[in-house]
Amino acid sequence: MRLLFAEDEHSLSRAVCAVLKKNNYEVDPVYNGKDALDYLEAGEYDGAILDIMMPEMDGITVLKKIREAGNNIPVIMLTAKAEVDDKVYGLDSGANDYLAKPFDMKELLARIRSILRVNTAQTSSKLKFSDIELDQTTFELSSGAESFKLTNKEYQMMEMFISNPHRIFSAENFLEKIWGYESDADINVVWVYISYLRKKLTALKSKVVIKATRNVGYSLEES
Amino acid sequence: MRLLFAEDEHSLSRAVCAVLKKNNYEVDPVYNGKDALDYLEAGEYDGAILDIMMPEMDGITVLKKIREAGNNIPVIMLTAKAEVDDKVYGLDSGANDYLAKPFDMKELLARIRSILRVNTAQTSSKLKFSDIELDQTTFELSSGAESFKLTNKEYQMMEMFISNPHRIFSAENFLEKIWGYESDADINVVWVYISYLRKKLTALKSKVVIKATRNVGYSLEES
DNA sequence: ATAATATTTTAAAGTTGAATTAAGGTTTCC
DNA sequence: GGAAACCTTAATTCAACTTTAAAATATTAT
Repeated sequence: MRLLFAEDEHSLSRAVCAVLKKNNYEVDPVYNGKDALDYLEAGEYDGAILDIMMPEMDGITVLKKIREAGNNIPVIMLTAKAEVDDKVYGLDSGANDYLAKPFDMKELLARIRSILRVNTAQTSSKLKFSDIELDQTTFELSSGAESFKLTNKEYQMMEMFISNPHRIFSAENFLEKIWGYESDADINVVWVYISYLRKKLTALKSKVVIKATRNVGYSLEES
Repeated sequence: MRLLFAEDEHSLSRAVCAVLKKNNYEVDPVYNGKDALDYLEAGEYDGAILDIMMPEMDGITVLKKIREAGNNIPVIMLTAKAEVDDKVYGLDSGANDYLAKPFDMKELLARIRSILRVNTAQTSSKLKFSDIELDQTTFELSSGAESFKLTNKEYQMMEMFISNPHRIFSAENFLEKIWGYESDADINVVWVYISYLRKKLTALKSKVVIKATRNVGYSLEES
């Protein structure tokens, strides 16, 4: 884990950096806001600790600029002023946490652990096979650049296929699972949806095809 | 955004809940640790505020239990004790932030915004998609020069949409998250709010549209 | 307190497109 | 050649959605 630590008081900076390094973080110290901005724009950091009162450029301005540039790195702000409105200002500028000086080193460490932990909890929930992807939250079927939004029945069928590629599903399998055990829908409706999905796969220029095996069923294959 | 607020002092709880509701959060108050755990395990919350000193079960134990169960919901701990070691203990148990009582309501609000923001990998206090912006502090939806202030329900729906563009939410999703698990509101009320939001998007001359996918739900798309 | 205003919910009439049906075409295999 | 199985397109349908307006609540101003 790589951190940037921007603090103009050299003695404090040296002490904090030493503790952070002892706790297995890679730390780059900078001593003014301008440098902090340059480093953050250039480098690959997992988190930053910014003092608010700094020469050249204050911490809040640094924070605002990197957020405007679309950088979502977690940031802890430090300030000597313990007034509430200052805190609010920092947090609303896009800081993830705030710490008043003088702070306890144990608390800073705990907060760093906290913001880094939260930041790494992302899940995409996409089912993939060959050159296609099925997004379970947007119901989009995509291949390369293009994508289609699927209807309910199209999505459910494709989800069964892509969750079990190569497996052969009979038309009756689909009817039972998607239309339900007691639906009296004609088997033809499955054929119709197979047709719709094939049309979309073709439009996506995908290598993936739905293969029919006579008297058995359908399976998802790579052509 | 749906919050759980666990605090055994009823008068404090009532006051905080009122302010939170005024700020467009849905809040469920509980008055002991056991209830907090039950609600968090069952319900759909975006964040929780837990007092440490509570009857039945203390806040740290509640926090530990939900973290053990794999729940990553952002949590702010409250405590009357302002000692640093207590703070560290709370944060290391998996809390995202910590606040000492008595606290300033403005600061609590800022911290709630902060932890919710981090959790959704969003960082500015404005959520953006395509040519629209949703200000999380003023509840204004804007596109270019014009803007509208959204009502509570409108805002919460738009917040869900804009935090997850392209994602399809069913009408039931909205009902559960915004109206609450045990509300007996008709599904039609969601349809009505979809209509209101569309009217405002149109008035803003935005490219953004709310797309309906029959039998599935609604998603925010660029036209 | 009471009125004025804003917001939420209910109700009801209008519309639309995903699901289904229908029907004619194609392939496979005996 | 014929029959069964499968494919495709297009028309139809009706539950799902849309919108408006009015009634019920909640909030704010006087």
